[in-house]
Amino acid sequence: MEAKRENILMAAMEEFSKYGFHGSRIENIAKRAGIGKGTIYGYFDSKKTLFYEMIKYGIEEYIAGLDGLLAKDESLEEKLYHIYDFHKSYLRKCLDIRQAIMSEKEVLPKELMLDIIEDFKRISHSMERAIEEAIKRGELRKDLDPKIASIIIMGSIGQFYGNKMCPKNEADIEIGDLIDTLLRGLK
Amino acid sequence: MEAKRENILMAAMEEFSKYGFHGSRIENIAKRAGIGKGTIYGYFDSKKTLFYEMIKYGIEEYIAGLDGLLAKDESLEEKLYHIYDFHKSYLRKCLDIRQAIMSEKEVLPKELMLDIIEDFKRISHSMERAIEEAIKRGELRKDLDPKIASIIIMGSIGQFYGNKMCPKNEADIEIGDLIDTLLRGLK
Amino acid sequence: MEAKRENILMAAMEEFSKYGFHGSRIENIAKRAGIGKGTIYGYFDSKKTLFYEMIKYGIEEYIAGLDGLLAKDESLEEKLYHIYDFHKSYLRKCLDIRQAIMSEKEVLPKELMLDIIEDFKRISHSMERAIEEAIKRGELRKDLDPKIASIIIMGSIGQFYGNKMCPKNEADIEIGDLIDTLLRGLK
Amino acid sequence: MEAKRENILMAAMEEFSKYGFHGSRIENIAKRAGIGKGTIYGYFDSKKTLFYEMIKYGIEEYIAGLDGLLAKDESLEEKLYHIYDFHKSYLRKCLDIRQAIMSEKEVLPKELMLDIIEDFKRISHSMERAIEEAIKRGELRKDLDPKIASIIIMGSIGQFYGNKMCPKNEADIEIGDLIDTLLRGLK
DNA sequence: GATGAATGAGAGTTCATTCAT
DNA sequence: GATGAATGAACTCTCATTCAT
Repeated sequence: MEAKRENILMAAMEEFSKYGFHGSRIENIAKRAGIGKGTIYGYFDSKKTLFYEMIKYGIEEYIAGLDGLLAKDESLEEKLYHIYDFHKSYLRKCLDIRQAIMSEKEVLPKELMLDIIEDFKRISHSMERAIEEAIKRGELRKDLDPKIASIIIMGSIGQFYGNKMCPKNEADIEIGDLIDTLLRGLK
Repeated sequence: MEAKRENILMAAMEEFSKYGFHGSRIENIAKRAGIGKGTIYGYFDSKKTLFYEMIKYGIEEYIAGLDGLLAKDESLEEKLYHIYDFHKSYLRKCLDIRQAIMSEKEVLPKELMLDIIEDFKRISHSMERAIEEAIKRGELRKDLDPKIASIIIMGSIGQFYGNKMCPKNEADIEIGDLIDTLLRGLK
Repeated sequence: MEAKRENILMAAMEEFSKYGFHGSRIENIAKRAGIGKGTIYGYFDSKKTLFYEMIKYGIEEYIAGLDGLLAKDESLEEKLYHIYDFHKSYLRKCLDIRQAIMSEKEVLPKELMLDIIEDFKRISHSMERAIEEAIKRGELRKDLDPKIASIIIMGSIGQFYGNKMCPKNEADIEIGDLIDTLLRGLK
Repeated sequence: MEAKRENILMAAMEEFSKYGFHGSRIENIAKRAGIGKGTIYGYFDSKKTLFYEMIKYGIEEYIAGLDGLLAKDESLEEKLYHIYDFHKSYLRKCLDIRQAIMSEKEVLPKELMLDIIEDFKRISHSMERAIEEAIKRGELRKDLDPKIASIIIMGSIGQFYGNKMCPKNEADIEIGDLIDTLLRGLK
């Protein structure tokens, strides 16, 4: 059944994003999924396979969500608000798949790595296309490089929410002010 | 001897930042350090202890380097150039200690975690003070919030270099252009 | 299953009583029990835990056997014959749990130690009560101190069979003569 | 120097009789002896060798002490008093070498084992000869078997003091009464 | 001759994986 | 198909032994 597969993938996402690949235990994932340890092997060949598929699953979920937001008929400023929110709720669920990927690079086979890079590029491209449209609509200045803008936007998202270790730290910063500063620049 | 301790810490930094806590092997760290497995236990009580001390060591190194750059008598723009460079060389050496910390949060004891948060705050504060001075000197606009500016700068650094998975990806972007966009804004 | 736990305890008793705590190897215990090394950890938390439980198990077995013999409706002289025999067969199986306990005192936690002392007292008391009854029945002299008698009896048992190092040594001594001497005294 | 050798043997006796062969650490023995770890290897080839020589040393000390007591011109009853005292002080110093031997039998090579058995026989013989003389002097009854008497005496000593785990246990028993019971018998 | 830093074989323990039920 | 008891490879850590000082 497909539902059970997804159930396991969700459980894996929680566990892996919390403890990393080597720190996670198949038994715990099974417990999170409410099934027996051995059952997982009926759906996935090995711990590694499960890790790969969980990453693909997580990224696809993220891309789908992001594309949905970018496709809306809103100004870029409004979209950014929603993207920040979306990112936050995503972190809440699985901390950060990027962490899992980055810190376990050595576990991933080259082939999958290329897949993932392709996925990240898709995210970047979605964002870049949204920026291009915003330029055309006159929301952003004409001589802006969409790639650079994308880096700054995605980077500030990560920095803003990534420091989840010290939650109180940035509590007094409004997302609106952050977006405003991005748009107006530092100078 | 202190030099031998540092030698082990360097080796640990390489290994841990590559494989994470659970994925690293004491024996490999020993090999990197060119010593026997047991010798490590003459300098550190356990794998965990070594991990903690390596993190403290790595952060202190990073802070020292960053503070050195920020203290120079240069414009913020020039400083940012150097900081980007510094960050790049740092990544090259140990990939990213933040990765190690973030992805192994569960391994770290609360006390050390608070230490580390304090260290990260120190980094933020250093950056914020540099921004404040730049505002005073008229390099940045008067109504800029230093905290927000710091987030955007640090975030874009991480995003720009962090994606080391796909090195070719951003090859055609100049740091200068990135900094320029940060300063001028997207709008 | 409980049978499997007992199987492991028996194997542990053989190994521990032969090599002591530190000299015993979990892998050997597993081999004696005809199971895999890891299986033991499904039934016992650690080598120490296994050691503790094996001691409790062994003592309880010994007490049960001794009490059974003492409860029989026989003269003390007959009982002593049977006790000597019982002790011998016990030694044959596990050499001597007392050895394991005595020689690894430092391994045992205080709490368990008190438990064990209590068990040994129970053994002494059983013996003393049997002696008291023998006094009442007129088998032993009225002014005999049961505690002292118990020490002499238990001590001669240990001395007689404990010297298992040199089996031929005492081969020419009959248990009957030993018991007779105990009863009649040296003078 | 011979004094240093003896110093190490004494330290080894304390450590080995407390922790057994496998539980003892060369480093601790060195600390007890107030010397460096490596120094021990200037006097003994290995841990095992040290163990063997410590046992020989301890037994010889015991035999010498016992023979001294038995050679005195006293009644057997008086001698027994002194032997019990001697045994007690011996236990205080090194707990019990017999424990160390018994519980680490597997560590000892056959050749040494035969040596030790010979030593124990010498102890028994000394005791037996003392008993024979007592018989001749009319202190003990003529039809007494010295071997059996020796077992009972040595056994009650071990039982009386061996239970050092529960020191209060036998506190209310006088050695005099024990010896008296040995002499007069239980009946 | 004395030392203790360094070594690595070998111990206890964990956990991905299998398979009888 | 689902399970979890059993397994053993591979890990961390200890400690007898060596050897440069």
